[in-house]
Amino acid sequence: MQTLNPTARVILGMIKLGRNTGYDIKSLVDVSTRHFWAASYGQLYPELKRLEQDGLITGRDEPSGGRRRRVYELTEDGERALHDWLASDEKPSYELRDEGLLKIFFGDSMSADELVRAVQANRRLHEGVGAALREIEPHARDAETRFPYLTLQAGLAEHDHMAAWWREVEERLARGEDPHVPADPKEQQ
Amino acid sequence: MQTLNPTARVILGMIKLGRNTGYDIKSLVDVSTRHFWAASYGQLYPELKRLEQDGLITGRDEPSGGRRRRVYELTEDGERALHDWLASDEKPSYELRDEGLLKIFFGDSMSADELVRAVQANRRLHEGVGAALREIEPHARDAETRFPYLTLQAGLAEHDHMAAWWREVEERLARGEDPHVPADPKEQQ
DNA sequence: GAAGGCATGTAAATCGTTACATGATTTA
DNA sequence: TAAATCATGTAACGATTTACATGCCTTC
Repeated sequence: MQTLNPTARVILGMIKLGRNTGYDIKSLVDVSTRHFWAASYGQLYPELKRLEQDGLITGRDEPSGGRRRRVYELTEDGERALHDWLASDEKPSYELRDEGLLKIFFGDSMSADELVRAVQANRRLHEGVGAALREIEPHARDAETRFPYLTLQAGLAEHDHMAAWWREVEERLARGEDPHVPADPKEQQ
Repeated sequence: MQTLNPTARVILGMIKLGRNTGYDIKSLVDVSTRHFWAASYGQLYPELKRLEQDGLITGRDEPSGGRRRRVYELTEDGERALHDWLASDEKPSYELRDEGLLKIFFGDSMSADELVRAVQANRRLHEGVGAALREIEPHARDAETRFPYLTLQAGLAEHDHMAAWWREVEERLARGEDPHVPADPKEQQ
């Protein structure tokens, strides 16, 4: 059994959660995993076809009204593939591409003013993600599933923390202090 | 002026910092920006050629011993392009792909045991990044530039915080409690 | 009747990793 | 003399985004 490609992983999981059309999967991704796992139609639809060809899902046309619609469900092989992935002990992949941080890395080439703005942009970015998560929070809390809510809290913890961290750098900079933040207060004894 | 592609952004900045060969740039990336901005030879060398063709950098062959070596520097246009990017007010891009979090998202389909292991994997991932950063920490602290050190501290703050967060989830799970972590103690009043 | 949501898809371009290929110099 | 490090590159593949194209249904 081939290892599932990245898009296949979300798809199988989302179908298991009852999201059974490409559109439906995309809609849920956009309000739930987007901040740590995005997906576009350009990936989703071709991958749904491939998964069907490989026998991990089956689809049937089920128009609702005159609107065409293809509804998928997991096959036994699909269930197994999903479970094997979830239970696998392979070190899970983790990739971050943070342009704001890269700018700060090159901060020695910036003026004081430019720097402050770059720091502000980082603070705002994390505040923005936090605010977006807080908006979907009540909705996620009331779902029948429990773990999507946990990942939302993980996102909240991360982005709130980083927003606060950058806010502190911003303040030190504003006071003309060295931006080198000492270790996190919680970490110090 | 075309906007710089992602790889061009690191390259120009790194050349500005005095890293003047493809190999040299890659070496620094691997011990400094890798945890938030990676780059491979497969991107670097072709992009160096493109940047030279576009007149943002100039290269000259400067063998050291019998070893061939192409040394680059920024042109005026390159300086300007770098600076324009650094000073631009465009919202910086931020992308995360976290497989471990995705597994947790589907945690309702896992057994208690599988779940604990997935949570542990997340904790370990962040601990691992933290440990790697701590190893390069003394080296980064003593550099003549100040801001690379700040990005290292940002990474430390983030990964230490997330390691602690997952550790707490792990403990709650071990005690058979609901994994839903309440708001961060610092955030509560 | 217009706007917004439901629904599916493709093409092109871009971006990125991995594996391969090569060879010199330095250090243990 | 073997291993590590310096050094440059390409080809194939895989992953992802963006823009385009289409059309029905529901609600205002």
